[in-house]
Amino acid sequence: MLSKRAKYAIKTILFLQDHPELVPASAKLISERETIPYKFLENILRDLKTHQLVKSVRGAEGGYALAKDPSMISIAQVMRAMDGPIALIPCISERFYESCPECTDEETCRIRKLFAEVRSEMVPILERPITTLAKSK
Amino acid sequence: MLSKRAKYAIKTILFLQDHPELVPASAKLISERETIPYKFLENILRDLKTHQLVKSVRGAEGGYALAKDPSMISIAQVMRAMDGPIALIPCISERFYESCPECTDEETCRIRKLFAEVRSEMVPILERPITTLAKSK
DNA sequence: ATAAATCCTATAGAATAGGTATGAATTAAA
DNA sequence: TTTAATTCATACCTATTCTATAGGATTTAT
Ligand code: FES
Ligand code: FES
Repeated sequence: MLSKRAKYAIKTILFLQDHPELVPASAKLISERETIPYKFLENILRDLKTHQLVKSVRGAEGGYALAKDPSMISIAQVMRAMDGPIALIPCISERFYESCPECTDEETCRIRKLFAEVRSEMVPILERPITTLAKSK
Repeated sequence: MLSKRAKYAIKTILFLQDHPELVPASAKLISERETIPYKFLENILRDLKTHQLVKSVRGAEGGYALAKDPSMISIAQVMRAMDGPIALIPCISERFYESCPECTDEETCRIRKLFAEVRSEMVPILERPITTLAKSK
């Protein structure tokens, strides 16, 4: 399951997508509108920033905005920044690969085969740009 | 990511599938062959039993075997027994449904829509009977 | 100057993960 | 009938992660 952290992050990114990009959105505003605990959100925003997903403007009237064009941002990116790998087992993760200590042979591992298939179905969906997430009013 | 518990459970189920069903496999045997910590495995086996995935024979020469025909067992069942929902968010889980406290409207939730799609791709793969996991020698 | 922000570090409580300890109950075989 | 192998049950333990909060330093528009 997705962590709350990741879920909050996704909501934040979606909020920023909808927000007019001329004025940055303050953490306070996001916190109120999306009902995310303020201090927790600050934390998440810092993390999103280090992962280059949002950029910030300091000082009064400051806030956050998407760091790049929404067409270049995906939910997968947010998930990886918050929770790490999308794959359900480490041995098939592209970016967070680790070998399975208890499996002797990756090539013939039945578990691995199955979860590789799962991953290859999940990833394309999660990697779609957030612009494809239509806001049905 | 899958918990170790779930991974061990899957390996156990696969081991039992390969094991001749006339003689039950003892926890000790499974533990050694699959390098799963013995006491932890006992724990997992008990859980698998309450979820009706394995059955047991007590006493000396006792052990465990699959509780039903392998064609009726899927990895999804094992995962649910160990880790709970397969869905990445609770509001789209079939068996472990919970509403999302911070989402006001499920119908229009963009996150929900996306993850529903993800889930609907994952589940059929994970629900295939374990007999389809060919053992490539 | 002041207020509104971000930024940074540290901490705390709760839950979960991963595993261990101890021992009782059951049963086949010696 | 004793012994050894095994499941069954409960409780406990330790480390980590998750979720969140606290306190303050820094930046900047007004
Ligand atoms: S090699 Fe990763 S699950 Fe077997
Ligand atoms: S309703 Fe579950 S994520 Fe929005």
